[in-house]
This record gives sequence, structure tokens and C-alpha cells, in this order.
Amino acid sequence: MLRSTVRSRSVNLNLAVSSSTASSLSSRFIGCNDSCKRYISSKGSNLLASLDVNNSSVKSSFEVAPQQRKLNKPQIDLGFWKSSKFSINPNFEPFDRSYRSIINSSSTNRSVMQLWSLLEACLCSNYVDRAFHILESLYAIKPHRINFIDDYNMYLSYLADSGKIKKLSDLSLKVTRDLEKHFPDSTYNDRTIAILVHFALSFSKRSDFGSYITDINTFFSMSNNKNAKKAVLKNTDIFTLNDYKLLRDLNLVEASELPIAIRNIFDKNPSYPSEDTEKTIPPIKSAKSIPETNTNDLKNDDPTLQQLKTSPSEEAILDPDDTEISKKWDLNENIDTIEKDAGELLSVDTIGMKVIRHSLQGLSLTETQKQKIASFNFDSETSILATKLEDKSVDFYEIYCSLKTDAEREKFDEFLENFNQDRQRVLETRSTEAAKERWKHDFMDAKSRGEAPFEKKLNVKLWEWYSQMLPLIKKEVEQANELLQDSLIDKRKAGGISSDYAPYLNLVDPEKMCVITILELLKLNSTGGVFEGMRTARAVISVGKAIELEFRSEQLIRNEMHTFKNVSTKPHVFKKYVWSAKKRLRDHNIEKSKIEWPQAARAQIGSIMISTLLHVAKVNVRGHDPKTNKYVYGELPAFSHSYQYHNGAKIGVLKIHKSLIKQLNGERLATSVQPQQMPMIVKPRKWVSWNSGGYHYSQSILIRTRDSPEQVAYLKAVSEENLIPTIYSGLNVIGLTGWTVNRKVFNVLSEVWNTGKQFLDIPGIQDDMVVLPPLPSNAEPEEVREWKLKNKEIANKISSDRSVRCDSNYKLEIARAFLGEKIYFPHNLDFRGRAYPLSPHFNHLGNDMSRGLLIFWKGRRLGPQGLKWLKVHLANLFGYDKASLDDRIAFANQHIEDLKDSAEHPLDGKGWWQSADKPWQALATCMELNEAFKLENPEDFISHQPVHQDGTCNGLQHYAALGGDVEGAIQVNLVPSPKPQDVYNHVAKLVEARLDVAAKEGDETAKILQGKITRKVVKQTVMTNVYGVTFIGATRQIAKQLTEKFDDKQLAFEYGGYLAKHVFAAIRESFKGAHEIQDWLGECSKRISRAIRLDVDSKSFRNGNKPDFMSSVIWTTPLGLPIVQPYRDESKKQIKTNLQTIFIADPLAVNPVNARRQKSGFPPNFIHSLDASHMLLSATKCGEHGLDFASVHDSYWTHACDVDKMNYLLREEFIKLHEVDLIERLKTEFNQRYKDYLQVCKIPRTSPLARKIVECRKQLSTKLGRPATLADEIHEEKIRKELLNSIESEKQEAGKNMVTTVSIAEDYKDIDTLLKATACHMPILTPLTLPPIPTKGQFDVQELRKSAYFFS
Amino acid sequence: MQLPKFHYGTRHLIDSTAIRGILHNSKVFPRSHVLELYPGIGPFSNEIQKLYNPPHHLLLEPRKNFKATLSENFPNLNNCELDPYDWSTYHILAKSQELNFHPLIQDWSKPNDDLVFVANLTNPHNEGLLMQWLDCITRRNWLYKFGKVPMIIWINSHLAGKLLAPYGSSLRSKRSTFMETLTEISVLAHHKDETYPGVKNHIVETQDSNTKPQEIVEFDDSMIWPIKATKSASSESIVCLKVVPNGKEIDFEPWEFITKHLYMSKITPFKDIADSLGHGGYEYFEPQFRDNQELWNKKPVNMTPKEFIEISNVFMNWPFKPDYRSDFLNIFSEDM
DNA sequence: CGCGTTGCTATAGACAATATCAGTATTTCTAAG
DNA sequence: CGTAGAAATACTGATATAAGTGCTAGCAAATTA
Repeated sequence: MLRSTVRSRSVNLNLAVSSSTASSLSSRFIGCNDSCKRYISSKGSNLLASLDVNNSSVKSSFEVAPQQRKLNKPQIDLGFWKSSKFSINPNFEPFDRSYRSIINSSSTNRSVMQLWSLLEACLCSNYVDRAFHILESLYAIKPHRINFIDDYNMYLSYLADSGKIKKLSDLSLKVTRDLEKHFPDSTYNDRTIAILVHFALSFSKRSDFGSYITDINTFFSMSNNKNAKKAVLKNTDIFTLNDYKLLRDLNLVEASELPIAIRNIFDKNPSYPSEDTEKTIPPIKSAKSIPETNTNDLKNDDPTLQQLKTSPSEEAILDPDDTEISKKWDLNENIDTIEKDAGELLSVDTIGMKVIRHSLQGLSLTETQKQKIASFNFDSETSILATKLEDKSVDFYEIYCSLKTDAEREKFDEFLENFNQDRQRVLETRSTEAAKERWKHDFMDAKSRGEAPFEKKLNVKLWEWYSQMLPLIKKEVEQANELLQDSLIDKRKAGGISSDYAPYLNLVDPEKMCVITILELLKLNSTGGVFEGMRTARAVISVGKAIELEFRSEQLIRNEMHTFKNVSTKPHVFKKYVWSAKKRLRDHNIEKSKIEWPQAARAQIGSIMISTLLHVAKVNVRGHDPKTNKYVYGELPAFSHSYQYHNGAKIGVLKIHKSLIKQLNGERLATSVQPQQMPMIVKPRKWVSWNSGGYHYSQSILIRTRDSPEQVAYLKAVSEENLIPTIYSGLNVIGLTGWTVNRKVFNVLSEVWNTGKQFLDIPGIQDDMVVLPPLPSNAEPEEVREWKLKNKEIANKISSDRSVRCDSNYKLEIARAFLGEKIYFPHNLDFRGRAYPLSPHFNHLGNDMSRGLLIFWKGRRLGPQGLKWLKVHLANLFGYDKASLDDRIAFANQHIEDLKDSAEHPLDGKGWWQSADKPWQALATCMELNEAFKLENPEDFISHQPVHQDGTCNGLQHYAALGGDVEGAIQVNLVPSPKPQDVYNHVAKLVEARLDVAAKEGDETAKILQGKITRKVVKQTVMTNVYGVTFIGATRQIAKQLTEKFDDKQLAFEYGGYLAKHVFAAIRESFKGAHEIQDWLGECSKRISRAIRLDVDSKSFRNGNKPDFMSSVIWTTPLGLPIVQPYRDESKKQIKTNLQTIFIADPLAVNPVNARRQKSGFPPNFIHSLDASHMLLSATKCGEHGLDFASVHDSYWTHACDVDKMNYLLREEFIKLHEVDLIERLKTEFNQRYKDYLQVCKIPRTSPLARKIVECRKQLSTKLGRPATLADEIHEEKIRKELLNSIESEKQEAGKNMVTTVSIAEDYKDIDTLLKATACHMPILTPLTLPPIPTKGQFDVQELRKSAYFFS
Repeated sequence: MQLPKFHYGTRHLIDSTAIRGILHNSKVFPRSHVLELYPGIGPFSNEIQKLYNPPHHLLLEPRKNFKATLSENFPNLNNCELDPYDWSTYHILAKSQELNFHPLIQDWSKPNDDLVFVANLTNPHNEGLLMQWLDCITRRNWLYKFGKVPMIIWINSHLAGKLLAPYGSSLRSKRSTFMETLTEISVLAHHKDETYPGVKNHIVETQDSNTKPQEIVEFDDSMIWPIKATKSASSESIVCLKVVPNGKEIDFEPWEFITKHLYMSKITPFKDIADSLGHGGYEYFEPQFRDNQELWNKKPVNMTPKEFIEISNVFMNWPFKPDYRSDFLNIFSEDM
């Protein structure tokens, strides 16, 4: 650790040099000619703002060729430069130096993460002694020692709160002794002090508290920090609010020393309940005393409201932290501390109601509306999803729309935001309880009606399982506890669980664990390619993960409760301060949590839960007894654990009994199975760091990493340096876009759904599988095979239909639950920077149906342009998107009657909308337009419908811009044109032309296929070509299209392959520039993923001559997001669980890269990182201009009336993105990042270079006294480089004179020709070089500003 | 003799004396129809023709290298170059006048005395093919539609070990039980250094149950071409087996279901894996085997064919048994 | 040394083999010093 | 009582499993005469 810090510091120095001579680093070995050529023909030279190399006083070790093109530093840095610079020399141990495999989980050699999670588990379940042993193990890991004190603090803080230590002196003594005796290398820090102070404060009620004050002062003085108190008090998760209060009251600290969030509470709430007031004011005991309070409230607040009305501009500020608003709220609130008891809660709700009523004053609501809102229970602990539709009387959306002025609407939004906070909390944290209560309710219901076992509703069964499972799990937990108590170090198994995992069982309430288990299993139905069941491995991990997640979110709430102990949040306005404080603290707390359970622990816990459930979950079934030939009834386990073979591989499977499947297909699932990641009803937390943003009570990570520590490390590094603000701002804009469910579309959908029949893309209910009749017993093998295949196809179809229907079911139910609500979709990114909503089932990225169900919350007047765009949108949804805009508008105008009929009689009319490409969205748009046409002036219509603008083959657009490829740019509408260019059609025509030629030459296949090449056939292939589709992949796609025409799969496949060849050729032909770039990117990634660091850990050479390549391709997006391709060989391992062993990868291992995937993945990933950047830039800009913005990767959405504005902005952003020569910059970045890396090349053994190298190797061998390996050669080269970089001139000289195999290769001029030779067998090391960049074409990206169809 | 450059891992016994010994010991020849599947470079075929000159002697060898070598070395052999892998090949055979290969369809009550087929499946790649052929015994289709036709196969010793694995052996598998249940199997030749390939003392142990004592030809490395399949391959050799269906009739589908699932955890006692046979498996089977604790506690690797059949029968009487016929539908690859 | 062979993997998401055995490393137990 | 050595256990890595190989290209690695 220490070593690496030093090293990276020195490199940083180098960097300071090199960044000012940025270009000098590029193409050291390539010769500069290539990079010059690239711009000879370019017109864009005005963009080439340059760095003046000559001004640089520092001489780099590389000579700068005078004619070399300077790297253009743009006027505006979007985030690339700083971030790239930082991540090239990150502050952590690089991942390509050596293996990091922590797979061996033997007790002596466990990873830090494993120990952490175990430590945490032990502490949370109060096994302090055991925790101490784990501390010792952690301490034993030497490289970890620097951070050890944090672990100790964690231990100490739990210990202090555990009540095990009675005296302050005991604790402080223990700290001293522990740190001196057990952990001599560690010293306390401010956090340690915080814990001690907090502990001391807990004695405040004692009469001799005075003496503790001295101690507290001593503790503070122990800090090394200049601003000791402030630093100590920063640990908001250790102190409670009362602690802070006490410290202030005792004048031990200044107000300015308190953390800002806490200070706000005190400052703005003079009435903050101190302990004194608690004593003096008798708690409100009955509802009787309430009316007075209320009347007071209502009288008091009138002036404020007046004020509010008259100053709308101030109201616009929604941030609850804002002081102005806070003050206003202050005036009318009376805050009391209320102890929790049942009678009171009731009364509090009544207060709440009044508060709601009055906060709505000033809005032009009807009395009924007011009444409805006031009687709405914002404090209900019942989740939105569990609320029955009948019970939900308020449609906030409707109310919102009925408001007259913007000011009113903003006020209402603010109101919702504030009062929905609690509902959001319930939504996020109480989903399991909600499910449980629902089951119980239905069970009681059924019981009172005395239903027969065969009619049992799903929920009734679930409740029964749950209640039978619970005692067993409790016993299991008890056993685990006994085990933990009995023997401190004994690790032997008892009752199936080893003490390694026992602590985890203790962390979540058994009731919750049971519910989670049942829910997870139901959710996993028909996944993993299992018919009516699931894979055991997945089930086990999922349950374990779900329990861990529950633990995390509970922990967050616990922390919060700890801080706000004894503070009532019931009075609604005070609540607001607490909320804002909590929000801030939560950011802080979430960020801190870094611990993850090891996979093995998840698996263990999951398997225990599942195996218990397997024993108790029963269903009633009818069977046929062959002996008596009668029907018999019985109770069978609902789940059955068995195995299936798949291509000879065993797969553990949990089958669900058919009778249960039937039920699952029939019922409304969302009421039984509470999906956890829902849309939000308050604004998502803003993204502020790599792991803080999105939901309020669970941690989401900015980037969905595939468990790759490398990705996280880079992300974390730039996040901590605050280098990616644009990423955050972009995501925040998207996250703040308010949505609601389109009730009209929902109603249509709901009606269709309830028929249970197939409609559009929703499959009908299918209970039984109809398979082909069995074959005669002596059928020939191929017949049997055919029969099996066909049946598999049938089963597959049914299974997928069911899951599609089930998915639609989820979507529908979620939509139902959120009817009338204002909803938000928090987003995060995939590893390339593309944004995805966190809520998986129902979002605007979903299928046509989900999209059709969603509209913007905010409405905007159409205006003349808006009306046009809405019409265009309709045409687009019908697939009529290749005509000019005017034609598209005409299309809509021609269909006004159809449109009207569709909108008014969606199901009993002509159903024109159903013939659209995207029928549900078309329906929504029809309805919108129809409503507009009803108005005298349709332009006055307030529209909520998002209108899309799609890039034409966005990937190719970026390629064309990168390559300056004129021809390509025309095809993808980067160049203005009266009509949109249709790439797919273009390619189809080219292919057709090629076929004609081939047919003339007598090619039979060509003759057959002539005239069959439609746009549709080639579309997918053209599109995916950008994503690096392989030949076989394309063949499959085309074959799929052809099966419609030929029916014979075999034949279709054959033709598919044939056509794929032509399509590929056609694309290559028309997008030459794109392909040159693509190839260049591919070549770079290939070389990088076969490169070796100079300071590679030679131990990780398993075979000295066969190095393992550890370097993944890493680059920085224009916005500064570092991207690491996570493609490495995964080392999977079998892990024992209660049910079976499961096979999972160790997420923390760092293995050699998978060169193939690195290579094939890079070109598309790079392009995606660009389109993602473009999207985020556009989002930020749209946000700045007050537009509502949403996106599906390369499709940008906004209100109809804002389309023009968005179009302008997105073009500007695209230009801004491409003004810089991104390829050139990428190359420079690569050259810096992979500076001094070596690559292995193969050259002919006979060549003169080979002979020289052999000679050099011989010398090395004699020097070493053993045969030299490649590893030795690398080591030699490393020494040479070190000498060369040395400050001492002697050493530099020595370096210059030193000869290594690498230096020989480096000096050899004509290495390229050698590499091209046919027989290359001798591996040699050469410095890593990148190929020359292809020449950039004439196209100037500025032109697209005028292109109407660039996005349309 | 000309040898091809590459051999796809297929190995041959090339010593004619040894081959003659095998042919003699097999007690199969002479026959009127001899079909050779993947004869390779053809030393075996050559001896058959020289010794017995069967009236219908057909070779199926489509592989380029071998094809060429065959016609060069033994121009007299009739190689029709169809691929034995393709099921369609056998239909062509049946229809073709030109090839004139139409064995008599004989009753299953007695061994077929008209047709024999010989195959060289020493390439580990071909293991799957052999398994499929063997599966044809149950349906009595493919070449087994002609009756209880003997098959003489060359396979690598390791595979032989699987087919012949004795009770309790770690190689004991569904396939060993299959062989024991439905075939007569005997070793015609093996390497002199192999007590038994893969399985220690296998022949001694299983002679009475599976392996009819016969004169066994032993050979050494010098009689094998190539000596090793690949440079780094293990030193195991090849074996010549004779396999004849024993004509036993069983209800194959439930049997297949039971053996497949029981062998999944093959050293776990029946009672502990009964649950994996279907929802409530333990509850159903436990009372059924209360009188047969020995079987109830037995591990699948130790079960006799009879016992598997017994379990299958009990299974068939289970009112709540899973659909054993569509067990293969329970899993599929997700991408389609 | 030039050659032909063999094997592996095929868009991007984002989702997963497992039981058993043999050999070795580590821990625990035992018994003699 | 500490300790050597044996026994037991834990851990790792290898291997079998099922049984059409849905097809073809392109590259990397191992193999061979």
C-alpha cells in the first residue's frame, strides 16, 4: 500500500509534465507521419486549438517531432481531461499487475471483505467477543493495517451501545489497552473519540454527570485535528440528536462546530424539544385536546399563505433545505414531542389531516377535492401496492391538472413532495410487511368464510406456509445462537450451519426472512430456462441477497433512529426539517457502507431458508392411482428439489407444482408478490457520489458493475475527486422528470387483460401444455429427435408466453398502484455510461405497452409546433417515419377519422391503432390528439404525451462523425437533406444489387433470393453491425426474418448465411469510414488486452514464458467517466449449501483478461459510451432550459411543444461532443495509460532480429545461471526504464547503454514487415504500439446543425 | 502400408495376427452381411475380407484422410463413403439397389446370425455416437430393427471402463447399469499392460456378471497405430468389445427416469434422494420400501438391474408421480 | 520449417453445473518420551 | 507437559454426467512428419 502510494506520487509528477506536452506522448513508436496525415485534408482545423509544446520548459524523455499535430484542447472541458489524467495514475494498486484471487476461504486466509461482513454480522447480533477475534484476524492482514482503526471503531461503537460496558473508565481503558497490546500498529482517530464522547454523554442522567464533562473535554483534546471538535462531531452516525443538543446546552461545543444538517435543525426550530420540555409539557393523551391546537394552527397560518400566493417566484424553490421556505413553514407550526402509544397515534393522524388541509389552502381546489386529500392517509404503513384500488379515492394527477396557475401547480407539487415522504419510506422499506399483511388478511377472510382446501386462494396458502415456516426458522436461529455462544473458536458444524455463517442468520427478523424467502421463490418462477420452476443456485443466491438487502435497509433506518432517538417526527412541519437532515445524513451513511456479504454466506442463508420452506409448503392435488384406477386427493410439497441434465451438465432445479403454477398464472401477482424496486413518488436522491443517489433507503451504485472490483475502483477514484459532475447532473435531470400513468390507456389495457385472451403482444392465459402425442415405440432415432425438438419448442413457447404475460401482469399492477400519482424513475448507468431506470418492471424503457402507459406529469400547451410534432409522433409510431416531416403531418391529417374512432372506441371500433408499429403508444397519441381536436383551437391543448426524437442508427452517426465520413454521414442524416435517408433501405438496395450481379453469373441462391430483400430483412443486422455482430449472429437474425418467407428453418438458415455475407459487404462498402474506425478500435483493444505492465508481478507468471495478460481496455468518456471493460476469465467455484453445492464466481478475484471479449466488445462499447455522453449532455442542457426530458439510449423524449428546442439542444451537444477529434484523443489517452507496456509479438525465427534477440537471451541466461524466461526479460527492461528515468546522469547513461531484448526490438526499424511474415513462431517482447489512425474524411460535424432528420 | 498424416485421434490395431485372433474369438463370423462404421485405415476390414470374404461387406468411412488411405491400401474394400453419423445414411442403405446391402430382419427371440456391424470409435469424440447407438437397443430401431445384431467395437479403454464398471466403482453409472440390463458384453481384446483399462481388476471382478469368459487377445503398443492419440494424451490404450442385445424387455421410460435421477447423486442412499424423484417422493416411497430396508438404504452405485426395475415399478404405481415422459422438457436454453 | 490440424467461440444487456473422488494440506488426536 | 506422528478433516482440482454436433468462419494454439 505504502509502496504504491509513493510510486503513484512520483508518477503524478511525471504526469504533470506529460499533460502539458500531451501530444508528445502519442505515437512514440509509430512515427508521427500517420497522425499528421489524418488532418491534411481536414477542414476542421479551426478546432485544433493547440498546446504549445515549445513553451513547455520541461523536457520529456521523448523527443517531440516538430511536425507533429498538436492535440486539440477544447475551449470547454466536458470532464474528460481532469478525469482521464487522474485515472491514468489512480490512487490504488493497478489491477493488471498481478492476480488477486481470494477464492480460498480457509479461515486463516480470508479476504478483508469476508472478515468485514462477518465482523459486522457478529456485532449486529451482539457477539462482541467473537467480533474481537475477527478484529484480530483483520489486524493480521498486514496491507490492511492502515485502515484497521476503522474496523476497530466499528467494533467499539457497537460495544459502547451494547450495554456490556458499564463504566466510562472501562471503555476508555479498553481502548487504550487494545490499541497498545493487541493492535500496536494502529492509533485512534476522531471517530474513536466520537464514540467515547457519545458514550460519556449517555451518562447524562446521572447525578455525577459533572465529572464526565472533564472526560469529554479530555477526549476532544486527544484529537490531532486542528479543528478537533468539528472533526469529531462530523460522525453523525455515532451521535444522536440529543447528544448534539446536550453538547450545545452544556456549551461544550460551539454551534458552528456542529455539522450543517444538525445545525439547521437547531437553528430553525427554537422549539426543538429538549429534554426539559419533555418533562414539563404533559404528553397529549387523548384526542380531546386536539381541536384547540388545530384552530390555532389554522388561524395563525393565513398571513403566511397570503404571502405565499403573492410570491410565486420564491415558491419555485422546492428544496426543503432552503431557508426561505423553511421560515414560512415555521410560523404556523406547533411542535411537540409525543411518545408513542396507540391512543396517541390516532390523534396524531388527526392532526396530520388538519395540517394537510391547511397546507392546501390557497389552491383552487373544490371542497370535495380538499376533503379527499385531507382524508387521505399519508401516514399509512400500508404500501401503495397493497392498497386496494377502491380504497384509493384521490387522484393527484387529476387534481394537479385541475389547478389553474403555474404557481398553484408548483405549490401542489411541493405539497406532494413533502407529504409523500412517508409513503415513499413505506414503499421502499415495508414491502415485505405489506405482503405478509395481505396474506394474513386474505387468510382470515377465507377462514371466516370456511373455504374448502381446494379453493384456497394463493394468499391463503402463502400465509399458511409462512406461519409454519416461522417457528422452524426461529429454531434455526436459536441453534445458530447457541452455536455462537457455546464455543468461541470452535468452527465445527452444528445443526447444518457452521459458525462461519451463523451470525448472518441473526441479522434480520425471522418473520421478514420467511416472507422474503416465499416472495423470492415466487418471483423466480419460470426463470433460468426451467419449465415451471427455477435454478436452485439462483434461488439460493437471490434469497440470500434479498435478506442482505433487507438488512442493509434496516440498518439505515436503525442508524436514523439512533440519531433521532426520542425525537418525534409526527408534527408534519417539523418533520420537514428532520427529513432534510435525515436525507443529508443518509447520503453520508449510505456512502459509508462498503461491506458485502460473501457469496458463500448468501448461499448458506438462502439455502437454509429455502430448505425449510420446502418442508412446509404444501399444495392440495388430485392424482390418479393406477392400482385402483381412481382419483385420489393428497397434499404434496409445493416445491421439489431435483436435478436436470442440460447437455450433460447437471443443473439443480426447484420445481413448482403444477397446481400452484395454475394459480400463479391466474391471479394478480403484484398483490401477493411485492416487487421491491418501484418507481418513486418523491424525488429521487440526487446523485452525489458513486454510491449515493436514487432510492432513499437502499444503496444504489452509479454504475451497474458486474461485480468487478476494477470498475468500482476507477469509478470510486474519480467520484471521490469529484470529477464527474456532468454525469450526475444528467442523471438527476432524468430522475427528476415527473411521470404519471395514462389512465385512459390503462383502462383499455385493463379491460383487455381481464378477458384473459391474447391481444396484441400480450399472450393469453395458458394453463396446460399441449404436447405432441408420443411416438410408436420403434420410431427411428431421427423421428424421436424431431419429436423432442418440437416438444421443446412448444414448451419453450408456452414458458415464454407465460413469462411475458406474467411480466405484463406486473406492469399492469404496478401501473394500477400508481394511478394518479406523480412518479419518478431514478436512474443509474451500465458500465458504458448508458442510463437505465432502477425500477425494473415498469418504466419508460420497457416495451410498447409500458411506454403507452406513461405520460409526463407536467402538461404543456401544444402551440402550433407542438401540434405538428404530435402528429409527426403519431406517424412515427405507425412506422411512417421515413417520409419528410410534412408528409408525416399529412399522414396524421389523413387519418383524423381513424384516430377519432380509435380514441373513442379503442376496443369496439375499427381498431386502427392496433395496426400501428407501436400500438399502445399510438393509442395514447390518438387519444391525446383527439382531445386536442375537441378544443376550438387544438393548439391550446395541454399535452402530457412525450414525443420521441430518434437518431437514425445512432451508432453509425457517431462513427460517421468520428471518421469524418461524408458518404456515411449522408446516409445517417448528419447532412441536411430534404427527405430523411433510410439506411436500412439503402443497404437493402445495395444487397439487392449485389444479388442481381450474382444471379447473372448463375448463382442459384441469388436467383431465389432476388426481390425478397426488404428493409426489414436487413434492419437488425445493419443496426447490430455497429455492436460488432458476428457473421453467425447476423445469419441467425436474417434467418429469423426469412423463416416467414420460407418456412423451412434449415433453408432459411442457409440463405441467411448467404445474405449475411452480402449485407456485411454492403455495409462495409457504404460506411467505409465507420469501418476503418471500427477496425482501428478493434486492433487497439486487441493489443491492449495482450499487453503486459513493466512492473508486473512476476509471481503471476505461472509459466515464465507464457505470461497471463491482465490489462483490460480502459478509457475515459468525454464526460470524464472512466470505463473499464469487465471482461475477464471468471474462476467459478463450487460452494456447499444445505441443498446442494452451487457454482458461482468469486466476485473479488482478478483474473487474466478475456482478450477475445475485450476485443469484440470495445468498438461497440466505445460508441455506446459516446452516445451515452451525448444523452447525458443533452439531458443536462434540457434540464437547464426547463424541459422535461427522458431517453431510451438514442431516443430522446420531451413535450410536443418543446421538441424544437430539444432538437436544437441535442444538435448543439452532439457538435460539442464531436468538435474534438475523439479518436485522436483516445489514442493519446491510450498511449499515456499504457505507456511502457510491452506486447508479445511473434516473428520468424530466421529473421535477423530474431537472431539478435536469441543472442541477447543467451547472455541473460548465462547471467542468471538458468534459462531466461519472458518474465526475466520484462524484469530487465524494467531496470532499463528505471535507469533511463533516473535523475542521476550516470544512471541515465547506464540505461542508454543497457541492451535488453525489448530495446533491440525497439531499435529495429522494420518490425511491421516481420510481423506480417507468414510463419511467425518466435515470441518476442516489443513496446506496446498502437496502429495509425485512419485518415479523417471531409465531413464537418458543424453541418448537422441544419439537418432536420438527424434526430427525428 | 500407407498411413495418413493425421488421424483425428482414431487408433487401430494393425497387427493381423491379433486381428485374426479377435475375429476368431468373437464367434460371429462368417456372416453374410458385415457393415463397418468408421473403419479408419482399414486393417480390421482387410482381415475380415481376407478371412471370410462376406458376400455383403460394406464400409462407411467418409473422413478424407482415411478414405484416401483406404482406397490406396485396400482397393478391394467397398467403402461407400457415407457418414455413419447421419441417420439418413441407413435409410439410403436400405433403399439403395446399388449398394445391395439388405440384411434379413430376424426375430428378437434368437441372436441374429445374418448381420454384424463393426465400428472403430476410438476417437473420444465419438463417445456420444456410441451412446446413441446403444440407446437404439431400447427402441429396437436403427440397425437393431434387424434383430439381436452383434456389434464389435473398438473404443478407448476409458470408455470401456465406463461400460463395464462394476458395482461400487466410481465409474459405475447409468450406462453401466444399462449395459448390464440390456446387453451381453464381452471383451475381445485389450492391451497387455492393462489389467483393465481405467478400472482395477475389472475383468476378474465382473467376469461372472457381465463379461462372458472368452479367450481374450492381448496386444502391445507396437501393434497400435498411432500409439498415442495426442502427444499429451494419457497412456490408456484401446479395447475391442462385443456387444449383443440380450433381448430383455423393460418399460424403458420410467426406468430411464429413475436411473437418471438416482444416479445423479450416486453414492447417496435411495432414501435420501427419493425426494428428488418428484413432489413428495420420500413420503411415497418410504412406506413402499419399509420391508426392503436393504434397498431403501442402498446407494445407486450398488443397485442391481433388478432393483432399478423394482423401483421403477413402484414408481409407476404412484398416483402423484411426475410426468416422467416429458422430463426432458423441464429445462431448455433460454435463448431462442 | 513450412505445413495442415484441432479447438474454441460467436451482439449487448443481465442473472449463475454439480456430485464425487483422489490427492494434498491442515488440524486434531493420541500416545510414548 | 510438550511433542512427534498418526488419524481425521478440510481443501483443491479433476472428472463424469447426456447423447445429435441447430451451422460456418476466423483466429489461436498445439501437434507432427
